[in-house]
Amino acid sequence: MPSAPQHDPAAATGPGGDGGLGADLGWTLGVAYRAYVKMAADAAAAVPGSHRGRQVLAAAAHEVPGTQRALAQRLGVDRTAMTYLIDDLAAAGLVERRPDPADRRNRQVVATDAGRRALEGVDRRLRTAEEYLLAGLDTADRTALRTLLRRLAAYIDSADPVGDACQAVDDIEAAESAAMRGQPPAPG
Amino acid sequence: MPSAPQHDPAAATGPGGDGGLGADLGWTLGVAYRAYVKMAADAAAAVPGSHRGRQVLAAAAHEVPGTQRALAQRLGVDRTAMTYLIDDLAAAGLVERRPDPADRRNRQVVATDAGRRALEGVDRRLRTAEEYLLAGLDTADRTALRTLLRRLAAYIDSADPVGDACQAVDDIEAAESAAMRGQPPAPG
DNA sequence: TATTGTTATACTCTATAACTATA
DNA sequence: TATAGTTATAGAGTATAACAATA
Repeated sequence: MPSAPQHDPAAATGPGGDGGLGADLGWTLGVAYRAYVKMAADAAAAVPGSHRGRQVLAAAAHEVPGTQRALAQRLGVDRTAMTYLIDDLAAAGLVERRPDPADRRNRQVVATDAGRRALEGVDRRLRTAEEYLLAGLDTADRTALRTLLRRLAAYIDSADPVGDACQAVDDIEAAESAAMRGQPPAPG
Repeated sequence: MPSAPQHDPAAATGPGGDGGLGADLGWTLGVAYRAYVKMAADAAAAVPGSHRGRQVLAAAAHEVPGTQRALAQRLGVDRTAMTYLIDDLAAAGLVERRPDPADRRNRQVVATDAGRRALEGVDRRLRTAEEYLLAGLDTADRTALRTLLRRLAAYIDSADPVGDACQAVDDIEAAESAAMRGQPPAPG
């Protein structure tokens, strides 16, 4: 668990430095994410389940198969939703469920040849579309952003700092609550 | 409209360079966004509407008031959802709807004093929580990521490159469809 | 008993359509 | 007629709970 990071002094008014949305991390992430999803849904129209179906297919094609539950967790969906996603991909002939010989409760999800071909086509579209999305940044900045996001996601995925953050928030609340008890509550 | 950006030669296997999810822009963005939302929902528990309520409140407090519809578009929600969000914020006494003297169809959403105080507390928690979320990056990288995301979001918000990206995808499809007509369709 | 995957169900969120008022 | 906002309704997406199979 990391020690409490120091605050950026420039972030005095709001989380982003000034109060507006333009520098708000949540807003910038949301804009980027929504734009990506919209664009990826278009590029992945050939695959059931939209951009999430493509991610499942990419995992089935390129990653060592684990449990459906682990994949669901990595993709941020419920395990029941993962079942439906894989159902649709399997019905389209893009992936197969194979029994895990080591633990027969598990189903390994692997891409079929048709799945790999479909993924190739979708990824070709996606690579082009991504560059359009990032066209406001020059080449170096595009690479830097991809690298930073990759590192951040790897950290979040492995260390789960959300729990730390929520704990820190709780600590603040406890501290403010204690300070509040020491002095009369503000009117209003 | 930007000219077609060149592709990164390293991105030969998948959108991210290798086929795995770890370098996939969609996956990294999704992980970061979901983690942020989860953490921000916790930090903004005092405000109705969770992290989106906070964004509306931040806009009401710090940005020049526009129409509800414009705000909804900036935040990526439907205008009807924006009505409900503002309803809840107003019921909690955090924002007020004021008639626009220039055009009486519009409602200007402005933060009340209580709203500004609540926002202050929430943003204090949020600043701390954000640093935990980004704790896997050093100070320079955290700043760089914030800057790049801010520039990217500003570009997406102003230039709307999603339309360009979808158009590019359509062009690829048209080209591949034409090529397909020139040769016999692949079996299977 | 605990866990994986599936199914059935309920719920939340979001989008669609219709309405009022202003322009 | 067109637009901003609201309301009512329907739909998609999601989570919850119960189940079977396996460990």
